[in-house]
Amino acid sequence: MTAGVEYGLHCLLWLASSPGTPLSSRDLADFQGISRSFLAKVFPKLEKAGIVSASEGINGGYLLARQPGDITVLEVIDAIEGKKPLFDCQEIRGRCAVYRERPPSWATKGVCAIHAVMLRAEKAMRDSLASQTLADIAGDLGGKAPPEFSDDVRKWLADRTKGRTRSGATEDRALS
Amino acid sequence: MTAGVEYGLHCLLWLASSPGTPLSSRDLADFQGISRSFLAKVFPKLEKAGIVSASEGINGGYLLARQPGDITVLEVIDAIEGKKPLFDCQEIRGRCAVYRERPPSWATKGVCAIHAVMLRAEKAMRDSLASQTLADIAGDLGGKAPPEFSDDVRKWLADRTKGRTRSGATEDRALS
DNA sequence: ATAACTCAGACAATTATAGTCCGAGTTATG
DNA sequence: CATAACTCGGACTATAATTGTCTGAGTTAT
Ligand code: FES
Ligand code: FES
Repeated sequence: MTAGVEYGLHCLLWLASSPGTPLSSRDLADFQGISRSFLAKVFPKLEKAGIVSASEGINGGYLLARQPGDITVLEVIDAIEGKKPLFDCQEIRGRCAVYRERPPSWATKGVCAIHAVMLRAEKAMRDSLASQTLADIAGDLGGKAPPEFSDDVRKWLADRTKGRTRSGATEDRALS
Repeated sequence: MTAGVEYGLHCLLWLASSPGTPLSSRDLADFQGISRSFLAKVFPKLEKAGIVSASEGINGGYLLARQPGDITVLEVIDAIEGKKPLFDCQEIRGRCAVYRERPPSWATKGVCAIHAVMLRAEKAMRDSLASQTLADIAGDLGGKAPPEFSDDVRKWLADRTKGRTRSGATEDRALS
């Protein structure tokens, strides 16, 4: 499982906690101390999948395209990783030396028993991931932070957007 | 999931179908048309895990160390891949810019909610894999092949060992 | 009109995987 | 008993994917 998934899911949770106001990928990256450019490569995939919607311009950013309860973790993973299978069978059963280069039909018919076991395991994993939505995760997480924290976050983001005038340069104050 | 798992599992099935007589990693590789050297790197891991036992010498090879019904697919995968987690959390929740480099204890306490979802999914997958043994797979697979096939395989292996004298060079007849 | 911001796709560096190679030790052969 | 071919075992190199960086086109408040 790639690291982009962790980045993407955490960002989506922050988006869920600030409905209505768009957050830019740059702010989200600085806010969490991760690479701006890399995150900027993750979000387009989420937009193509219809999970977030982008708005351009100086106060633009990303917004959740649906309700947090309608977005499953599985959707997010597939959007970022590209729905690649957990196990890619290379059909080695057809290369058996006994067949002399032309395997009989009964050998390659259907799915290999080993492959079938893997597919079942993959389905179990995907079912588990599909049963959890962003709202579920946010609920588990929200109980831990003290009430004042939510305000601190809003303040940080406000300070950030306040600098977006012609005079006050933003700089990279969050880095270094 | 790596390709070595597919090779290893298929080899173990062949081992299960010929109890008592050891099969060498070289023969197993040629028999299935895969790389000898690569397979020779997979089997030591299976031996360290106590799944197969090795015997040296000119007629040596590998033997199943336990009954096929006592070897789960999960064991084999862990032996070959090294029990690496499906998702390695990088604890990005602790890098939030609001904390200014020293995150409070309530933020990093316990397991991140996202990580927890992944762990649950991984457990579902592992449970599914642990419920299947080599005997189960062999049973599913054995019903497909016609009865004559089993004899053909034995014959192929016998021809192979027959050439192991000082006069009849083995050559790489199975390759090319 | 400007200037700073936004997204978006093309470009390297790193890491893990797949595959190859050669050496030490063992056993049937003659 | 000497040989020779086989066995396993770990160290080495090529390849593919992932991570991360860079530069360019377009949009919106000033
Ligand atoms: S041929 Fe691919 S798993 Fe059996
Ligand atoms: S910090 Fe790693 S998943 Fe949340």
